[in-house]
Amino acid sequence: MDKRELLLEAATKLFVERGLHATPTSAISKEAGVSAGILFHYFKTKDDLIDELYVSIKKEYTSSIMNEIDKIHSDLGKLRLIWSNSWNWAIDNNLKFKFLLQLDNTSCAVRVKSHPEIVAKYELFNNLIQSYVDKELIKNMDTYFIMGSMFGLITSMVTYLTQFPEKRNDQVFIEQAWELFYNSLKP
Amino acid sequence: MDKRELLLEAATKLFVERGLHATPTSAISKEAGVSAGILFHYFKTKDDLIDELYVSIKKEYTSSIMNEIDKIHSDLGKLRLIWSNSWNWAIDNNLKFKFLLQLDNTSCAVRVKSHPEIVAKYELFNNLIQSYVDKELIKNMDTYFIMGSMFGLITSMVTYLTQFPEKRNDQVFIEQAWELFYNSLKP
DNA sequence: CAACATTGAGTGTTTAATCAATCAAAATAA
DNA sequence: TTATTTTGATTGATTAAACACTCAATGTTG
Repeated sequence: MDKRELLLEAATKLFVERGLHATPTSAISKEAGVSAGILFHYFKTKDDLIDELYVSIKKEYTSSIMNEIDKIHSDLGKLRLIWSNSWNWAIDNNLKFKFLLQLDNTSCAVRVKSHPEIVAKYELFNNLIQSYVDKELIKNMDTYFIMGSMFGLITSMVTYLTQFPEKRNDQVFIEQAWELFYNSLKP
Repeated sequence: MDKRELLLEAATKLFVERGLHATPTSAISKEAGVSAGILFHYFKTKDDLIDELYVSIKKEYTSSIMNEIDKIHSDLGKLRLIWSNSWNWAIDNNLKFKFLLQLDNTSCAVRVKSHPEIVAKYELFNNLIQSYVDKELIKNMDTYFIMGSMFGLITSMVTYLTQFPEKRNDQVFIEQAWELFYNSLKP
């Protein structure tokens, strides 16, 4: 199996469990079941590993958001799919999501935010929101504020569903949560 | 001046700027302008310092939320004050807020979440929300979900205002943001 | 003086990173 | 097909630096 991938997986797990400052590279390679040296074959430094891990997970997340969006034709349906795609990915990839949360308010995130592939995904999403604003489907406010509010609500939903996993299949709850989400956005 | 306090302030700054893993205790004492040894006079270990810092800031934040709440008598007015208290504190204490965000998804936060003073503040707030639910002022959903959504929106608002500080005095923006916030909560 | 605050050089350990040595497999040559 | 070379993956012992933490000595205060 790909040892680079094993290292990234092990790092995600340990970083979330113990924090960046409490996981030496030796622990990562041990958890991955590979030698200590190979980590520095694939990553120049520990910080490089952290940066690459952050970028790759962020890419994965931003990609998942627009999944199967073309299969749905109503504007509101698309918005709802984006909403559910977001929290579904976050729950199905809880370790990765927690890692993102932990690094999002960090200098690492700033260093990395300019990554072209991520910027592109962001722009795509931003344009969609703008088109919704133009159609008066959602509030006429700065799209950055709208996007931030959306992700704020999604993040809190993920935190909640992580604590109460049974609610994920509770249709009444999901409908109420969607209502809360969309009521905040509509004009 | 109190060196313990100087150490905590320096630690907050460096932890936010460089991350926990990239700030040695020596850097903290240097930034605080005190000797290296005194850190371990006030804190048993580096992890102890981190825990105590997290608790003290969390206390400060949760306290500020209810500031002057008794001066206002309408229920909706109280809710709005809680809302503005939250983001005002977060912006006025941006470093501290960022530190909270960075640790909130960490084992440290779990270790510390049971601190009685913080639990008490949480319960107080929880009860207020429940009374609002009972009065049908806000949605009839689990108060933990409601609280989470509130803080999700507040956090994203802080992030936005940090990036666009001029918006803080833009009355139109503030009203729209409040509307977004309250529309999400009302039944 | 007694008690506590403060210093900063010192200590033992942990750490990121290196590197010479092996190995596997693919590419090339006979 | 078989022998030879080349390439890159992989190891783990090693190293130099950084680190958390200690402590004997000194300062401060009541």
